[in-house]
Amino acid sequence: MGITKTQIFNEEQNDLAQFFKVLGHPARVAILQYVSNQNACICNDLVEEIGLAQATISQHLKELKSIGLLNGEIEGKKMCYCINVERWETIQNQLNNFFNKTKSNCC
Amino acid sequence: MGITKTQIFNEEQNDLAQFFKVLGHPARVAILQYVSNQNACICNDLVEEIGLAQATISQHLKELKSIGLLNGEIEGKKMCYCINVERWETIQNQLNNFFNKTKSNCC
DNA sequence: TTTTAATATTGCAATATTACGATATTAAAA
DNA sequence: TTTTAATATCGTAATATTGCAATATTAAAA
Repeated sequence: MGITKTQIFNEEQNDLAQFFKVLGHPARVAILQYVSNQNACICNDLVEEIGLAQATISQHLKELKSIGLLNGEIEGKKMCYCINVERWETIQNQLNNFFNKTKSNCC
Repeated sequence: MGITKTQIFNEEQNDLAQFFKVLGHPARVAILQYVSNQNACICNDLVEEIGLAQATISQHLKELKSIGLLNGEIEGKKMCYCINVERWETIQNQLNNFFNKTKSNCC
């Protein structure tokens, strides 16, 4: 099929999986690392930096925006992408909560 | 295409993305939660618990094993799945390291 | 031994993702 | 105004993922 049966899972499970999924591509990991290491916000040297076509980078940026992890601000004909730190921390907390609650075990 | 260009990313980026990707499905999140909440290790009530076909659950378990997050031990004709706590903590640390190193920003 | 139960594997159909060229769009620069 | 540069969107091909029925496999139970 290829279609995920989201209806049979609860909201927490679907949300967590959604975050993980968006972060689950090396280009998106690389974008986040690069954006956070720039002092200036004017990005999109990303295309050169990462080595994927402009259309592809744009698509990955869209996915990172879809979970609120990146904000894009228009600055003339350039875009200023930056990490939404508040959202970032919220997500980190949710993931840690998952890890901490889930690691107890019997073996 | 559908093929990820892993060659153009470094090992850290690919590893992180791989973890995230495996965790990026609600069934796999649910499996981890369920396994960790059982006192006994004898799982696979999972099929009933989660509501996907046996073949599908088996496939998801395989992916979780592929990143070392679950161990499976044969117990007669049953399988005892349990979380590899050491591995679990390693991954949690790596993810936290990524989040902490990456959140600095300019906006 | 034969049966049964638990799990894995195979094969396949449906859908999703990745990547990119081509083509918009839009705002500054000329 | 025309050109140019930066970015987004569209269309599409190649590949991956999800899910399941059917079929192995294997070990205990009968």
